[in-house]
Amino acid sequence: MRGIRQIFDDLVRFETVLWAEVDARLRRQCTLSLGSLNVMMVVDATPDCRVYDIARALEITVGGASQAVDRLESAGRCARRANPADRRSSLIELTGAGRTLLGEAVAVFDEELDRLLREPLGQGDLDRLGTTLATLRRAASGAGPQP
Amino acid sequence: MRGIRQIFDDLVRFETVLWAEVDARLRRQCTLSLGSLNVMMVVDATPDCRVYDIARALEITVGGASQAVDRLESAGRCARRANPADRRSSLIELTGAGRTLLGEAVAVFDEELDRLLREPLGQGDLDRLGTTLATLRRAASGAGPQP
DNA sequence: TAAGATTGAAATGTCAATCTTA
DNA sequence: TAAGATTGACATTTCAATCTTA
Repeated sequence: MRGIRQIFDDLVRFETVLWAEVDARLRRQCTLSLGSLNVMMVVDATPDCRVYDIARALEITVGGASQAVDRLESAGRCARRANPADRRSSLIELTGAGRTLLGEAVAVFDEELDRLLREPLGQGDLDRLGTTLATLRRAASGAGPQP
Repeated sequence: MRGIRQIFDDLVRFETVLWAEVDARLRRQCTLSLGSLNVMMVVDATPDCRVYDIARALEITVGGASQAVDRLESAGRCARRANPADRRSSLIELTGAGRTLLGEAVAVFDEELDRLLREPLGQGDLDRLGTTLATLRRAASGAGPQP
């Protein structure tokens, strides 16, 4: 009998190890943290990307997303430009150097995901995991905190 | 086609939301963070518990575990006592107040896990998720970082 | 030398207050 | 008023250096 606490534990601890290992390799090979890579992937995939869009995609606060963009901008990897449609916000874009770095980093990222997710499971179990996680995320994000 | 990046994203983001929601309810109802609860559960379950044992169980660094014990000890929820078998380390135990609080907190914890893990999935898919996560964790923790 | 632990500094997130514009 | 963003204070973690004991 696997208790539900054990499942929580394996979920959280595996996520910790997965994050730490991918992060360590990205820092060594690309001088880029996994947190920053995640932000860059959202910026790259979102047309007219605002700080708010990053916060929602990564399930972090708007304040945290603003600071993450600050760090990327200081490193010359993204830039804020004026939003012609709404002067309260900026549109965030990758710089040329940012796009180049992103290409290198996602290659490393995919290698690590293969090693730590696909190889231990195989494609069938991996697909079932994906379906299950999508269900869980939809339920948790949709319901919101219990009032 | 669910890509492997999407699976990583759902895993990390669901874990973020799960942690945040359980943490928020524990802070409101028990004046206890989820991080501290995890430490207390390890201390409670481990005979002759040392800082090193906490670090390994939670997949965090020894330094982080030491500071987490500091915080619990300051709150009067655990105590270090001398280790008669090895004077480099201490044995960590819950105080009476700590044990009482732990009992209240795990009840809330279990309710939240039911709400956020079992209810969206049902028992069958939950069990399959548990098996898959155990496989992933064993593979990742066993292999260690890629040299 | 190595193992266990502690500590201070840096990274990164949350929260709350505040500012600007819709 | 509300929405989007920024900022400063705080919490928690990692990393490296250091200390004590095996």
